[in-house]
Amino acid sequence: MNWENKIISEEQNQTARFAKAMSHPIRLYVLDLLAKQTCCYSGDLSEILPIAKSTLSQHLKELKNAGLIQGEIEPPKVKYCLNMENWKLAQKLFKNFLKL
Amino acid sequence: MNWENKIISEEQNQTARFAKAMSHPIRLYVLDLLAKQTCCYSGDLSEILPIAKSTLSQHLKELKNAGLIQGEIEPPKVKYCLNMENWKLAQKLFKNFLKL
DNA sequence: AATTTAGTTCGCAAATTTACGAACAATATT
DNA sequence: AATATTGTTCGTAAATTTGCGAACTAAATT
Repeated sequence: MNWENKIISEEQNQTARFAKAMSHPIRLYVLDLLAKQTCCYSGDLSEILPIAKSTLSQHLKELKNAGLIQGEIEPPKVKYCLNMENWKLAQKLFKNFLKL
Repeated sequence: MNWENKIISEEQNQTARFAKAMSHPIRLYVLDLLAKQTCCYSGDLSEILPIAKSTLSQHLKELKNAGLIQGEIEPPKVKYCLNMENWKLAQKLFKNFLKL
């Protein structure tokens, strides 16, 4: 998954990567929440969402790997926020893609 | 994948479904093309894209299942276009989600 | 030093995705 | 009727995703 065969542009590959990060309801929910309020703790999410905390942790890791969120350690908790730089990039890419 | 547990809204589920359809570079490329020009033939895509035509056919099927495109049979070819109703819905959902 | 708290990582199973070539279907042409 | 064209479906393999509980880590508290 990452055609550098010139047919699919790097912009399209990046858009697809972001879309993939958004393609699971749990992850979309987390992003949606972080876009509304500034930050949240992993524990807050764990209480609300009907999944094991190990599963949640994996989803958060994927969002981090996609560059859409970042976690700040506040022992013993972890505070998650959007990675604003990449969130703005995602806004730009989807705006272009969807012709908004 | 489809939490009707009231925590994740139907809107969020739908947004995630669209995101999933967009989450593969090949599918994103097809959508991008159809958003730029009105329609295209399966064969045109097959010539351009570096994948087997059976694989392309599967991707097109997924886009159809997600409701984002529709295929019109013009024997012996198939002409694909965006499903404008759902494309507009996707625009709306992503606009809301990304706060554009 | 033992315990508690908050999260992550590991190991595993089940399901889904991605990809291909071969076989098939439907229409158009010879 | 045989052939060619265009796509889809089938069968299969490999990789990835999703999810869980158990085990682990790190810091704070007792």
